[in-house]
Order: sequence, then C-alpha cells, then structure tokens
Amino acid sequence: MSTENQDLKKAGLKVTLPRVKILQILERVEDKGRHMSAEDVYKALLDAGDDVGLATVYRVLTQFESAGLVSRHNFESGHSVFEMAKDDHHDHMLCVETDQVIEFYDPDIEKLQRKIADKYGYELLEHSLVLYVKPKKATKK
Amino acid sequence: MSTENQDLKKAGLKVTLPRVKILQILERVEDKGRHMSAEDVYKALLDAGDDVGLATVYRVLTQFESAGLVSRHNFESGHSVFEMAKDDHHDHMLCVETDQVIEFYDPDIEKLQRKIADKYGYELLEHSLVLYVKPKKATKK
DNA sequence: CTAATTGCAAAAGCTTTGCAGCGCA
DNA sequence: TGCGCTGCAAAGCTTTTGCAATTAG
Repeated sequence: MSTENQDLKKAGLKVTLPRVKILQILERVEDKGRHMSAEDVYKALLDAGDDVGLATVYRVLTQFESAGLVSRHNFESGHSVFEMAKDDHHDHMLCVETDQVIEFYDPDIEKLQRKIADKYGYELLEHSLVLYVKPKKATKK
Repeated sequence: MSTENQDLKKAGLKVTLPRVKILQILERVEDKGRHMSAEDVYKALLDAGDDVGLATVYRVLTQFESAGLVSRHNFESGHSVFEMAKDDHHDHMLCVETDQVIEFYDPDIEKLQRKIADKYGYELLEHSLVLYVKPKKATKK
C-alpha cells in the first residue's frame, strides 16, 4: 500500500479518491518550491480530470491540517496556502518576483526570539516569520 | 488646528467628521497596546454616537494606509487590523491570553534576516515577524 | 460651485455548512 | 450494511463597489 494511504489511515481518515489525489498533488508541487491555495488544488484536480468539488478540497485540506499532514499559512491576506507538513520547524522566504517559496531554519533567530519574549516577561509559544525577497542582481563582471 | 487635521490635509484628504473621528479612535487605543479591526473601529464610532457607515470605515482606513498614516496587519487570518503608523520599523509580539500587542525592534534579528536572504541569493525587501506569547508564570518565592 | 466624500445596499472573494445520495470498509 | 464522505447549492464573513445624495473648501 502506498505511503499516502498509510498516512490517511493513521489519521483515521478513509482512503478516498479525493484525499489521495489531493495528497499527491501537494507532494508533487512540494518539489517545485510552491505552496498552493485551495483554489489551486481544485484547479489542479480538474486539470487532471478528477471531478472533485471545491467544498471537498476545503474540507480535506482542513482535515489534513488537523491530522498534522499539512500546514496552513496565511502569507498574503485573503486566502490560505498549504504545504506538506515537515517534521522540523522552518520559516519562509517568499520571492515576490517568482513566487518561489524557500524554507529555512536559523537557530540564532530562534534563540533571539525567545530572548526577546523573555525580556518583556513573556514565554514564546510560536512565531511567524516571512521574508519577502527578490533575486539579487547579477554582479557586474 | 489639531494635529489630526494637519495630518489629513498633508495627505490631501478633506477634513471630514468620519476621518477625524477614526483618527482619534486609533490614537486613543494606541496607548492601550491594542490594534483594531475595521469592525472594531466601526463599533467604537457607534458607541461614541457617531453615525458612520462600515463601508466608510473601510474606505477611510484604506486611504489612511495609502497616505502612510496607519499600518495594516494581518496577524490572524480572516481580517485586517490597523495601528497608527510609526516612523520606525518594528515587529510585533502578540499575547494570546490578553490580546496585548507589544512592539519591539531587535537590530540583531534584522541583521540576521538580511544575512539569510543573502545566503540564498536574494535581497531582503521586507519581512513580517510576529511572536505569539503568553505571560511568564510568576517565579516562586 | 463642484469635486470629494458618504451611506446604503448590492456584490465580490474566500471559506464553511446543510443535506441527500454515494462509497469505502 | 452503515457510517463516513462527497457534491451541490446556499449561507457566512470580511471587504469592496456603484450610485445618488451630501458636504468641504
């Protein structure tokens, strides 16, 4: 049995066509450094010839999020984007020109954040850090 | 003439009751370490007996943002919150228990962010950093 | 006076929900 | 077979927009 199906079972979700397809789409796009909105996933399904309702896409993505299979982000206001959940924490860099998503982890930044919260008398629960970037100009020869 | 009115004129906006009132509300709440949504501002206006339409609140807040008078944030998904614009850049700490907003600036974090973007071949344009925190437990005597 | 502004209501995105029928286990 | 799942359409929220009436300068 495929990995996707095992993941679904483990999450207590029935192995249905919409769920499997959506997982595959998210996995495939993962390599390209892109995140998808519910609408994106929906269109990808239609393009692939799979007739899945938009409401189902939303429901499935929400279930996946609860199950810890995917993470939801709200980079741009107005809509959510999703990515396959990773085991390790990471922050995001978003290229405003190519829409590329780069994930990174910096222990120093993590440490500084805890220190700052502490300084103000708080305990850090979680954080959201997004860097908006553009490609560096090529250096002149 | 009041400061608000000068700010409005400078922004090329006519000095109208809704705009003055909204500015006042934002300034007043500024001291309490809170940010307001459009709906919050709208309710505050009604409470104060000022009959301003919700659409106007949205329009005015958007104009203020364009004019650089206020900043818009999208901490929680689903809606925007506003604060009076500050001259200096700062990030936010959000207490999940009291809804208090603490603003902070850490030069080391700023520097690290530029360094990380650079490492990946990008130039840092801007960033969004929000720390979600809760009050530290009181230390035992 | 006249262009800017406002209020109301309608409409537009994104997302959720109710319900009847379909399908996995 | 039975409960979970899906599709469709309708509804919910936040925010925007069209338009006629109002108002600041």
